[in-house]
Amino acid sequence: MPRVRFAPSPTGYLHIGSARTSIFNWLYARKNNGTMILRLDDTDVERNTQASVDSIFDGLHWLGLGWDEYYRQSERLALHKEMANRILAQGRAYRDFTPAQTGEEERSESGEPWLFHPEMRELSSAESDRRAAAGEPFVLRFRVPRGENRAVKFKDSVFGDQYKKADEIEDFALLRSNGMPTYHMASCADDVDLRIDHIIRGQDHLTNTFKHVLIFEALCETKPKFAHLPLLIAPDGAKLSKRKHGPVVSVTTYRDAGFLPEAYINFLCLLGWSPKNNREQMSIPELIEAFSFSGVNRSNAVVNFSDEDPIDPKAQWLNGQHLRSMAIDGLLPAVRATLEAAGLRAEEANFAFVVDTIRARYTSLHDFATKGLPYFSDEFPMEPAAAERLDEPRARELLRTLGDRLAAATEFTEASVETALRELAAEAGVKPGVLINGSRAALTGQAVGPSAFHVFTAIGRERSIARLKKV
RNA sequence: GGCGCUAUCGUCUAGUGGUUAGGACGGGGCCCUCUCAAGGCCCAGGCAGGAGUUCAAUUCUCCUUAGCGCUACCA
Repeated sequence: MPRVRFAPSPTGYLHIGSARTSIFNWLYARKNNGTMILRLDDTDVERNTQASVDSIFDGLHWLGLGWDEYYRQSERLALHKEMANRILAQGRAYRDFTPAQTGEEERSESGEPWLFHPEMRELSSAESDRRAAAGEPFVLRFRVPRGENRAVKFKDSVFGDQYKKADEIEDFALLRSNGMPTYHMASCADDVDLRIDHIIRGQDHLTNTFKHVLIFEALCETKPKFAHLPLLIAPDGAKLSKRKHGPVVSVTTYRDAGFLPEAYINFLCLLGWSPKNNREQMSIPELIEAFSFSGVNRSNAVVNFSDEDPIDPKAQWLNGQHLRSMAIDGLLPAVRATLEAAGLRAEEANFAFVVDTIRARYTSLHDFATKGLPYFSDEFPMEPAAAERLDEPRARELLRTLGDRLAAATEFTEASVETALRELAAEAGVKPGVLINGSRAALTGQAVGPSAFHVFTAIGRERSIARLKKV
């Protein structure tokens, strides 16, 4: 039973990269009958916001990514400290009483990387204890084992064998001088305590992992496996950021653009992962079935948006694919919600038929309320192109006649309407196309749309007749 | 600056020591057709650069370049 976690920091809204990390964790858990854990890494009290927490929950709910266990790091600080002190007791950490650096760091500019404060690393435990007891503030640092051939290594499920000389790893902080755990400490302590066995996260943590391996080795026998995901970047090659790229990085952008959660998930999965069989459109169950780390790419993927269009064209296409091919019953609630949000109401009697009739040409849920307006409301605009259809010679006159004939007939089916229309066209000596296209224009105000006879049945007998007579 | 990761059409990607380098989106065209979509077919478009290994490199090695990440008492 694998245990995985999605551990966002609530310092901004749920963004596209986090969403994808969450999806991959979720897919892995579902595929392997594992446990999905949601853990809020909220140790940075200054930057945490409730709005961000809400955004994360909203996003995950929308995507339908459930979790089996839920934790907040801020409620587990005692555990983090306890584990940090355990490392200190082992002698694998030491107190560094050097005052916190202020202003610009000089170390990183000097060429040689900073590793540790020698006098602090060598401080005797008696002296260290004495100063700590006296109340002198300190940061607790990991005593990275040094020496000629010391190295830290781990195998990444995506990036393969990773190796780093211990002498290139600085004595990183475990506990800050205010007693709060650092990210590294809190994260590893929780991963140990929650028995996480596969850490799936962004590639930005790949080099941090050496530090984490050190902590895990101090804290437990078997360290977890790691899988780092390539990052999502902007078309300009820069990493996605709210400041630079605006709201496109938020999952709400796609939700608000009328995306189906499954389509968005499908899209995100294709960024940095491939089933390797040319499959593109996939349902959630198919994604679960196909998911594997061997399909994960190692290079960053560009989310293809622009100033004019915040939505990746391929995502839009995928949304259309899902819209037109998913089970109609699964689509109906989403369409209903979209219509209600637009102040429209669906005729329940033939709702499924209407949606099924028009969905093939839509790529967003919003299209049902905009392009689909004539199907759900009697008030809709007459587009210029449609008006031209009505301006064809004799079109209006014959359409009104058609309305009369349909009103007189008892039957109203696709076939009966077609028969009536073609008979009328033949009698009048006009091409059927005039009445066919004219009907569509009269019934929907649009020059384009589904087959005219489908439109008749979708709009319904009474409304169709009324719209023809009004022409 | 140091360390690391990465590099195939505009974008997402498949792929191999010998392939016409495959698919998808987007773009262009054709077919279908009552319109528009959908669908089918076709076209343009790519192995970052340089060495080396090899009979043969897009593929293996090295270098360069570029991008990204890490280099905090942020996460």
